[in-house]
Amino acid sequence: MFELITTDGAARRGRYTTPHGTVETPVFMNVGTQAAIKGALDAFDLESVGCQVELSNTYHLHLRPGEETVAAMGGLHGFMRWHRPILTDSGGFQVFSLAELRNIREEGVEFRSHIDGRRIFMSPEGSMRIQSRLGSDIAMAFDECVENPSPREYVVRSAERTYRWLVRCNTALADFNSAEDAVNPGQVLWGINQGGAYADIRVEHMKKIRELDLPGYAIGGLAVGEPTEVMYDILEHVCPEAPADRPRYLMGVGTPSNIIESVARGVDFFDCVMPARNARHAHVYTLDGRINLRNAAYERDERPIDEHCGCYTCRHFSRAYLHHLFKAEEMLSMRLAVIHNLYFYNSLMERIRAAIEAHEFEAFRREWSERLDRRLYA
RNA sequence: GUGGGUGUGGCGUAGUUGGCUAACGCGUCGGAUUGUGGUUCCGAAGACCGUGGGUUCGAGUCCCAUCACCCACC
Repeated sequence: MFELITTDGAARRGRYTTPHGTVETPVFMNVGTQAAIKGALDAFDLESVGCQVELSNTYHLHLRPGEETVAAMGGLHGFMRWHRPILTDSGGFQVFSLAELRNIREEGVEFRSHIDGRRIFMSPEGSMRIQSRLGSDIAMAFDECVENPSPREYVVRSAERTYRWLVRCNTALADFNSAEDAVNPGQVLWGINQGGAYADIRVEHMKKIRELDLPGYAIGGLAVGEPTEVMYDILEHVCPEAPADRPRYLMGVGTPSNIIESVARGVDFFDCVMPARNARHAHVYTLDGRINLRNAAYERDERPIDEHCGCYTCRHFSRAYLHHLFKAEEMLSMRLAVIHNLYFYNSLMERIRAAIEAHEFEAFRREWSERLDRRLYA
């Protein structure tokens, strides 16, 4: 399923195969929480933006329209007309970030819907059932994401429970895959490493979950408030403990330099709302840093967002036009900015892959890491 | 021409019987956002209160004049 093409230091250039095609790694997955990319992009836009994997969300789609509706419409692939790989997040993170009044038990988590406030119970089996009906190619384990910082004792107990939940997820998905009406029988489960900001807990946790011999391993619960150095330090401890022949997915990360630095430590998959959310707020990326299109400096700027960018937006429109669209609050502003930022991220990954293949990743990292996160004025 | 009303940052307003660095919304400018909050959060600049006098220890608040705009009536 995962083929390691070449390595350059700890950085890896690989290829991952799913029932809906292969993925060249390192890769950035484009987030479409509710089976749509916020900012008015559809599946065909995703193609034009260079997306390889689309990511949707169990929690949101369970609440609306409901997994049985999606299953009846041919699963996520048929529903949203995206015929390439899809990964679904388990809902674990949303339970802890969006929902209020949650009550965590061994069996699962009880919480209230952020839409209508009704009580919902989510268990490992429940999350797997939903993801099975959604028919994604990669289902994520239902885990507990602890906030940082958290007391060591709590993190230990939480990580143990997340392990037990992972075992239950694994059993449940096997059952759902063998069912006659399975939407995507080739769907696989990826495990998630937890352990807060404690490197030793994380290492022990990774050693345990790798015994399950899953086709992929994620590192969750990072970039949730801890200093960036702590995140890098944890990656340096955890990645060597993950099986070398399986992809590693750093959940929810991050900025361009976060991604480059994490690739340098052995990560293969990423996802992040940042490029899309920033785009909606007029923050767009260039090879020299990030700019805010709302700034008055761009009122009569004839240049595209990035002169070296080949995206639809940069090929057709000026910063001045986008500046106007944002000030006028036209929804086109978001669409054009999101198209650019996603294209930017996807082509950044392409550059990373090329650098690893050429065994020039260290030079690439030195040149780009800080530069891309920098804010650019005028 | 007569009577009445209103004039406070770019816009719309609040400012108690005159009392401390003139408040608020929008807008402007800038910043946040990491397994998605498109309607979120934070910060900043900006008014000598139409103009000129007067009363008072003290005036956006009271008095006089004047200008502008609005309404009604000849």
